[in-house]
Amino acid sequence: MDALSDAQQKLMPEMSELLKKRYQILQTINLEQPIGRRTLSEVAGATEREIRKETDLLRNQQLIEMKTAGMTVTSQGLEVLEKLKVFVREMSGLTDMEKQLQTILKISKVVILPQDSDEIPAVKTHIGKEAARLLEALFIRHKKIAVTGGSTMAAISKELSISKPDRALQFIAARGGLGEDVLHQANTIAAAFAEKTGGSFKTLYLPDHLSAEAFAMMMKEPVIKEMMDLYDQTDVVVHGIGNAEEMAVRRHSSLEEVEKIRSGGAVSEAFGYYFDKDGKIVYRIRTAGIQLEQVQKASTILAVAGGGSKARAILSYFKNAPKPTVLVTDEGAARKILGLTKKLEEL
Amino acid sequence: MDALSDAQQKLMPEMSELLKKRYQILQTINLEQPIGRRTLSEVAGATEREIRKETDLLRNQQLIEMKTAGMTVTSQGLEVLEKLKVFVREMSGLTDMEKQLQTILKISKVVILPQDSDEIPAVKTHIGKEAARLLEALFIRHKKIAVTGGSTMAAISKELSISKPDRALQFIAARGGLGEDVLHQANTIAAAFAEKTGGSFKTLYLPDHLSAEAFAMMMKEPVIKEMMDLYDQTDVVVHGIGNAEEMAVRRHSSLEEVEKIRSGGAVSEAFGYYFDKDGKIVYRIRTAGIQLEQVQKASTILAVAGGGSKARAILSYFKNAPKPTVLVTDEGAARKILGLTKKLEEL
DNA sequence: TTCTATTGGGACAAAAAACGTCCAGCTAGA
DNA sequence: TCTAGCTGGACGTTTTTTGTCCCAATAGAA
Repeated sequence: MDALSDAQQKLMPEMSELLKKRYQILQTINLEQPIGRRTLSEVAGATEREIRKETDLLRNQQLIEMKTAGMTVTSQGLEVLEKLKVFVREMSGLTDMEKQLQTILKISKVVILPQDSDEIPAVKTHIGKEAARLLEALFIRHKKIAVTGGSTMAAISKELSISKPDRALQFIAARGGLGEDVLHQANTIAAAFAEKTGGSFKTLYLPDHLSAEAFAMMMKEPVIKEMMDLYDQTDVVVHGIGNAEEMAVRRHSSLEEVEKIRSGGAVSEAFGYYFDKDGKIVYRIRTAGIQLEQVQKASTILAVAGGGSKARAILSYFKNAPKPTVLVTDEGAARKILGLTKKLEEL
Repeated sequence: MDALSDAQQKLMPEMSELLKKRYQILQTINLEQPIGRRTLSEVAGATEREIRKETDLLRNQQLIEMKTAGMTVTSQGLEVLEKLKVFVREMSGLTDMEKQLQTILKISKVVILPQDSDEIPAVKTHIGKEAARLLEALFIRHKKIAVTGGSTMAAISKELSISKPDRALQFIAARGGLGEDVLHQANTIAAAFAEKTGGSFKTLYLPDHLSAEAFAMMMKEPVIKEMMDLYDQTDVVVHGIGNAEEMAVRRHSSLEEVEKIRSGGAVSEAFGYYFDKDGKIVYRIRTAGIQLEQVQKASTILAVAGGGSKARAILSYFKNAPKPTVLVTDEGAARKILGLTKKLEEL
């Protein structure tokens, strides 16, 4: 923050919030366009009246256009969005928080997006877009990419948009069906990534909850074995981080599993591994899929998770996460993580 | 104006006015401190409520302090004032206008201060302060300074504040008593300048409206002659510009004089000379005092006049003003001058 | 083509904020 | 000691903002 805007804020303290709010609205319109007043008010977490007031202003400023199909951002609007990007980040203190989190979580990079995806659904799209941009930059040097499932991963796939298709890209489903919603399964996500980028994908289909013998047998199957080899060659891993209990429920885990997860004090989940508050592995779903050791061998790992509700899980997972991990998260999660660590320090 | 603030203004159009308003209030407090709510509202041209709202905010921001004696600017406030100075000027388009006026009036420099002194009394103080600063810079190289009378000149004297007294400075009253209010006579002003700077002053006392013979006789008197010689050695001239008719009335001019002034189409007045709209001399008060030729010989001339009502007079005087003149004026006058010249061009 | 979901704009009462305008009590300086 | 000028509090009135409908138009699906 330069001296000028510092002085500006002294003289106009209301400016800060106002600017952030309008910027966020403009950005959301940009991502969801064409979008109407009502839909926007839901997705941006504001009342219809407020959205209306602000969009009327944005239109007067010729930053957006209103057609019968909905509101769209003009070229001028895009320009403003671009010019103020860094400024809004600085002003919200996001740059500062990124540095702090980087130190606390002991990883190479942290990217924080404004607001809280728990409160404002559109923030998920922002996270997806940012992760997509980061991932696209990796495509140049890395071609073998393992992906997990989850709604966050789905958000990334929606935002991928590569300039020219790259047939060399290979997306590998990091896990088999884990009882999740089909749309959010790793297999589906891998396919989506491939479709968006022009690459190919490899899926892993294995029924859940196999007996030990059946599992051992399957592992000898060539189709499955091939996947295991691919995991060894993985350059990049893209994954979400879940809340342990939430994931257990979503996966319709057996009572036995749930008991293990609960008694072990699991907090977070990633690639089918459950971690406690100190990052120790409490339980792992016995199924084929990428192994933690294989993840650690990857040159870059992209962890994506946002929302205040994910704060504990993120903190837990990163106790023992690989150094070359890049975390993409949001302000809600970031603030809570900082709050939690501060509390711990005080004790 | 850089791209960032440009984008900021696109997103927050109300910012511009708000910032200007608060800046002006803060600046006025700075100049008139300690000052109370009511006095400030009068001098700044705003309602008491509005002033109260803004000053409450400024206090919360710790830019001003409120004591029983009145409001004062804190060191933080001063800092803000300093940091935003250039920015507010740019934003109001004053820098642009200065360049335009410089070309139109064909002089070396123009300084425009925000707002209109006709509407807001405090602006006169701003003009005075700015002129004082410019004048002080000249003191280093120039020691013989001729000054005229008028309320604007009085405002300058109030704002003079030199770091260390300079006994070498000599202030010369450019004219004798011209029937004006004693406080605003050139003699009084010269004395005030001298007092503030530690210099000396020379006054010229001559009754108004002398007969031709008496006048000739007086000019031979040593005291008077000495003044005439001083005018020849003058380095710097500081003067105001008046509206012709207004000045004639204020000086209780004779009917004969008024007739000459009116029939000649006089618009402006300076050093006792009356000029028509083309800058031609229409009439001059026959009295001792600095001659136009002597003014033209000075190395720097500081002309000070503000307020929309002075626009025509300024335009008139500068038709034939010396090149090395620096004009200090306000936004009100500047805008009107630009408006008038635009109208003329269209015809 | 028709139907349906969604759009921007209009409208309006209720709630909230801003405003104009006093007064009381205090304090610094004449 | 007195007075002018200051701040802070108060309050009815006006203005603005807010929440919440409805409506005609339209785009896109069927």
